[in-house]
Amino acid sequence: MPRVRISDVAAAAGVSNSTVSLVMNDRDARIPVETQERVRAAAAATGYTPNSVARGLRMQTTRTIGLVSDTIATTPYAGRMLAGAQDVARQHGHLVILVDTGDDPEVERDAIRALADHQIDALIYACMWHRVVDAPAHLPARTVFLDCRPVDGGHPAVVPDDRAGGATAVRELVAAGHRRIAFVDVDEPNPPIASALRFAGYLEVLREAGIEPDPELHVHGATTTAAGGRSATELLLDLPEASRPTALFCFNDRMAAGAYVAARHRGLEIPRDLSIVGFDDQQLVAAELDPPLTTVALPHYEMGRWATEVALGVRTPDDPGAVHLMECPIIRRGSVSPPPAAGGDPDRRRT
Amino acid sequence: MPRVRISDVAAAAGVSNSTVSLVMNDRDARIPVETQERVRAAAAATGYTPNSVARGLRMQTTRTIGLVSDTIATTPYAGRMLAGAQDVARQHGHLVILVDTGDDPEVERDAIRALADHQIDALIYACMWHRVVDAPAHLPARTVFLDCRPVDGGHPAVVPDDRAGGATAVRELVAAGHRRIAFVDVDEPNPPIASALRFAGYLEVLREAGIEPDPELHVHGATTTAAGGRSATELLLDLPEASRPTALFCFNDRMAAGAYVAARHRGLEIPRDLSIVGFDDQQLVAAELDPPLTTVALPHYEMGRWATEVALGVRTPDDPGAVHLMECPIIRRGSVSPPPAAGGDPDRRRT
DNA sequence: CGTGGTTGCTAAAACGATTGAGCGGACTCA
DNA sequence: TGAGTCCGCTCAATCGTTTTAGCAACCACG
Repeated sequence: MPRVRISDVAAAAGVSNSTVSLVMNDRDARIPVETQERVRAAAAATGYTPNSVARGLRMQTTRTIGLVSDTIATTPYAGRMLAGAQDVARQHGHLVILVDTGDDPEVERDAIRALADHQIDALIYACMWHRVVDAPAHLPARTVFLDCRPVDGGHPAVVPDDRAGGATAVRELVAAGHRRIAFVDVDEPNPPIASALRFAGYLEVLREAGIEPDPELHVHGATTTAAGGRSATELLLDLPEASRPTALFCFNDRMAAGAYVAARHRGLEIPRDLSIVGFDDQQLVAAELDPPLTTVALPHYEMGRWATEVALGVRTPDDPGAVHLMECPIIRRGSVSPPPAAGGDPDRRRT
Repeated sequence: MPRVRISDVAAAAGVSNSTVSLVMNDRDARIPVETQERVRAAAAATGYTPNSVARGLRMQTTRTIGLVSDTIATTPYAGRMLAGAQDVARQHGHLVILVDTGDDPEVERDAIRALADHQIDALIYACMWHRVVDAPAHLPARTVFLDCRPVDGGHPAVVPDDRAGGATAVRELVAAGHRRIAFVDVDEPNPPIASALRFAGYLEVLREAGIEPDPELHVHGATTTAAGGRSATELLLDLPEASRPTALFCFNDRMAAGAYVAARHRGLEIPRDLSIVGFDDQQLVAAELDPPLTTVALPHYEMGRWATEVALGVRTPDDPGAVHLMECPIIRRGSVSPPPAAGGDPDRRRT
């Protein structure tokens, strides 16, 4: 059964194509209501909906946005960015064409070209984790960077405020009464940009609280995995009793999971003997840990929304040209309590 | 800078639009190489690529496929299905338009309509987890179901072979020497279809091994989470020593994670005191458990590929009309060993 | 009664590609 | 020499919309 075209509706209503188009798009107020109703009835009866391809050709806008990402869709990390983008797109009658490049520059180039050929109205260039990237060539004018920023600027971009997030995490620990707080960091050759930022937030709060940073408490795992977190935490627990930390701020939730393992092997109970806060709020790891992990959430959904709103032109960045920093809220679960010896505020237990 | 059109190339090469099109699409062998080269040079010089929208209108094919899903893209579960679909689509020069309906039937209806309006060449209807669904109305002829099957048939569908997967899991345990094997199941009001299937596989292997199924060893958690797995496992560990299981087959990896917690609280070491196999192979949980979890993988990537290949017509189902069952391979990590008392085959330790 | 304005609609030209039909010339062959 | 074939290309129609310009009829006004 072939699609019904505008001419079918026109025939059914006894008018011309033009009239049908005019009515369906509310374009010419001069058409009498009676005719309008006749046309609408015919459209409903035939089940007509305009062919978006033909319309796209004529109007030079396809109500379609492209989203190219390194591996966002195929890894469990950042799917919520997609959800945010989708929701906004749908609200504005747009469809999203998704291309996962698997970080292959050639695939990326082809994808951008193909998307341009398909006349997308805007492009979102997304990364799985906060990065600084070389903007690929031939980007459409309407391009927004999501969870990454182009090294040379030139396009709107949104990334998480990792520094402030790091500060939030450590502030939570300080508020619980901790003074010896370690930062469980990564030691990769190219550490994620978030590493330095979260560490900056850590230092900032220590200073704020009048705590002298102890270099011994800044440890590194080889990878951002549970294994990395575990080995780094073991370094900490090997320290003489007096200089051992009472709380850990872990670079991410996976490393925090490793810290749990290390602590458990020493017979330490969380949070009674050791408080831990993570970062990322990865449901599958943070919420399922025992006890559930207090962590700082990456605002993936909100970033996805923001990027899409500016891509569609329904939002203008406060400061176009600047990178938009999205706040990272803390998610309180059960891994923070006052330090063993110190008093702290009992109300903060298990918040 | 406006897009370069075919007429620009024609002008540059001193030929007509037709000739350019003919050359670019290798359609008319009669055009002399010399002219062909002139045209190609002009196309390269101007950076011409055909406008897909115009081509789509004329050719009635957009080289685009739609993928509607309940929540696949926004949850960490099944992103690999997307990867499989993407890879096949790209290999065949197609783009994928993704719509996540959030399980809202109205959104779903609108999405299918919008995709049809955009003249997608095929539609993939995907679910986050293995389900039997009522096929929505007005599906395009070229529709394939992914990780779900329409209750009334009528379209190709691919789902994991959960029964065989369950059998594989239990066979692994039997091979290690276990005889008292529990199934840690879910007890939700609408249990996932996979639950009954995996249980069927479990029973099948017990029968095969001449083991009498013990109803006491079929326990249920309230949810498919770690919490559910933990409470169900506690039931098992409360059993008198003699009737306690030496191995657990858990409905999924999250419940297996809960089983780890329950076991640890009793001072049981995995796999020495208790062997566990999970299901799903969720990287974030299975691989990061201590010890890493032996589990049966859901072949998400392969299913995504299969669905897309039949959607694009580059593969024909062996038995069109039948649901294609995709094999679930076992991923051996460290959570299976011979039972404490029994001997078993030492070679299978820590495989 | 001529002029100008409104009303209700339509014809036709885009948008940018693809493609079947066809044209003028050269060549072949009887 | 005339008919037929091939070569190398172009013309124009087509896909299904949107939209501008404008036609015909009618009315009002001076």
